[in-house]
Amino acid sequence: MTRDPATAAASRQPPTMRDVAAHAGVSPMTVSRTLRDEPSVDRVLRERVLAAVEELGYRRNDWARGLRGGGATGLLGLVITNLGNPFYSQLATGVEAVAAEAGLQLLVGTSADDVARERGLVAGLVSRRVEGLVVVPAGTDQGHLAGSSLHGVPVVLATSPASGLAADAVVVDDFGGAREASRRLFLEGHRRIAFLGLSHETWTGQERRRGFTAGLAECGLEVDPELVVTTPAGDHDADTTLWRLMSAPRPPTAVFAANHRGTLAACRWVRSTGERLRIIGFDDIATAPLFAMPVSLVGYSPAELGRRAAELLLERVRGDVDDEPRRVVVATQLSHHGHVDVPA
Amino acid sequence: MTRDPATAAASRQPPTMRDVAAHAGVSPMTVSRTLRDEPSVDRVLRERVLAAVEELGYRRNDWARGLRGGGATGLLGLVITNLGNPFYSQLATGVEAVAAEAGLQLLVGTSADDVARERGLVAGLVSRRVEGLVVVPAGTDQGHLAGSSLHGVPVVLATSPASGLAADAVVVDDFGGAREASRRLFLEGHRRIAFLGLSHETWTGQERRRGFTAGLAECGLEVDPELVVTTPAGDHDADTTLWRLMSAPRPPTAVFAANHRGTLAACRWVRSTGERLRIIGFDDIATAPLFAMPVSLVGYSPAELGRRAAELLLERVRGDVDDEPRRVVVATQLSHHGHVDVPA
DNA sequence: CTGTTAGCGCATTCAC
DNA sequence: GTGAATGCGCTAACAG
Repeated sequence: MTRDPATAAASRQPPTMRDVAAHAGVSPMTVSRTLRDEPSVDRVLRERVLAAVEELGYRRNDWARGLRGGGATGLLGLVITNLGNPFYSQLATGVEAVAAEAGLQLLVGTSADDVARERGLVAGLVSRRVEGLVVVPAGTDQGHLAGSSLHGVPVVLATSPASGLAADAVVVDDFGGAREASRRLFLEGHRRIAFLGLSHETWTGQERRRGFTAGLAECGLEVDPELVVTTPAGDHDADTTLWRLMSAPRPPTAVFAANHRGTLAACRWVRSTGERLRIIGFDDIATAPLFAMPVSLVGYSPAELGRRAAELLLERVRGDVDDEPRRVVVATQLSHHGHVDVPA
Repeated sequence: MTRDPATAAASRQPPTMRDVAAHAGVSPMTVSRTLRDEPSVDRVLRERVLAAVEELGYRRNDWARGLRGGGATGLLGLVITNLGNPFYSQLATGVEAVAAEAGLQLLVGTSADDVARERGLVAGLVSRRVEGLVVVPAGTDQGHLAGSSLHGVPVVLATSPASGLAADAVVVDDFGGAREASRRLFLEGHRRIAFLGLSHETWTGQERRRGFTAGLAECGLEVDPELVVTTPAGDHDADTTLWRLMSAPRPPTAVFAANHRGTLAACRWVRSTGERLRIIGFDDIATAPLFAMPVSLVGYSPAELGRRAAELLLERVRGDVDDEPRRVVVATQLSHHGHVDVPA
């Protein structure tokens, strides 16, 4: 390996096909064909080209390639609210797995639940010519994803259906899961059952509340409005909310938490007071079997959510499906941890 | 084939600057300047251009832009072993945050701990002209990241230092954290202390074992080789290993688990047998305060790991740092959950 | 089987 | 202040 300054300075710029061609004593086209495994290249030249590629450490520039070849970038965009949240990161895993299998790379951005940031991310991804987009929407309306701004880039929504926009969506059976949970609590004998929701009402949150109410209605129980509370964003605030709920004149004997944050707050309350409170929560918690208190959980597979979304997206990218928006619903299952009362 | 505006509007192909220019009655250069906020553009033309952009829903093609403009792709690559693992996804969050702040997009790929896949991913990312690379390495040797194959694309390793390669690295204080844990167990009075490691010995695993041994050596205690065991990949296998360990003639009274998987296996053993066993584990577990048994954990911030890695990388990308490889060590802190014996 | 020409969408350079 | 050439790295389409 020569290491003289001139060579080092020159190699700061990656080599081009022309460099390889010159090195191998052929035309750039022969290099191009060789690298694309066209069978029509002579064995001898082919070897010379590959040797030159090896020696220069050449890597074909995929962007220049796509520019000429019709714009295929091999890119899929994923816009997610928060990668640090295990549910979303597992969803990302599912998307990535399907993308990788199709030979596509994932371009990821996080919106931090901010619609403005989401809009900016989507614009950036479109500028980078992604071939499709999986979006876990931040707000309740996705109108900004419609219109010509996407220029035909297909979009699939995850965790929430399209609102103000005709697009495919993959959602959890939020209604059904919550309904099953509240029915279960009734069958166990509970009559004062609280609902622990989120202050920032998402589509998901609304569905879970609807399911909760419907489940009890089927059992002939009307929900006491005082038992329907929402918890602000912070963990500490959730604890305060729970404390207030349980200090009421007629506290609930059971609580259904609409998401994993609420479930943990309820568990902390039980932990710190030692009181009895039956808890069912939406979202799986991997370590629940180790908890000091019994808990039941409405679980689902976030990775499957991601996989299904990516699959729908790939069908759109390939164009082998008609325009009608589709919806996929991922099932939930109720699991029990610790000793749980058996319904009579 | 030339594109006249009418055809462009009807076609699925996104509009180009030429289309916008024609629509606004100016030259493509004026569009280019306007979109780059050059002040030298007349207000009137500027407005006309922006109107045309709006009307056509035009998005500048970032790849063509980079191709002409010196190759700046605005891309950072992240190769991670498994996005579904909360530690790595939080690490990804840290990288993404720093990248986003610098106006860069993240291209993510998962290696599934497979060196061959890692090599392929890196090659693909280099072909896509990422400006830098954060890699959570799969194997113990990263020789394949060296050589001219990267062509000057800077790399920063996370969770493990560079081996067979001169690159920056950000690591956890694995040695120090494990050392503190084993000393703590000794001070609490334990003399038969087990080490629960991983079968697939990573650099991280070795450091934690070294720290464990060193901590006890400082206390004058030699480690009984029978108490040093490794757990295979699966959760079920880990449980088997633990059961065997605890069924030995002289079982340990305390165990140090080298990672979160081992910690949970130990907790499950306590849960299912009801026996006493003092547990300290490496890696934080968010729900540990809710566990039925006391646990101490050696924690650190994966997000900070990611942030620091991205920061080092950006300095390299900007070239404002010399060649010498740097190493950043992220501190650990020991936390206690549930009732834990106080050292005499 | 191989090389030449032209152009993907944009920005640098230099005229006007 | 604006526009016309020219080329970034690569590859269809067409020669040879």
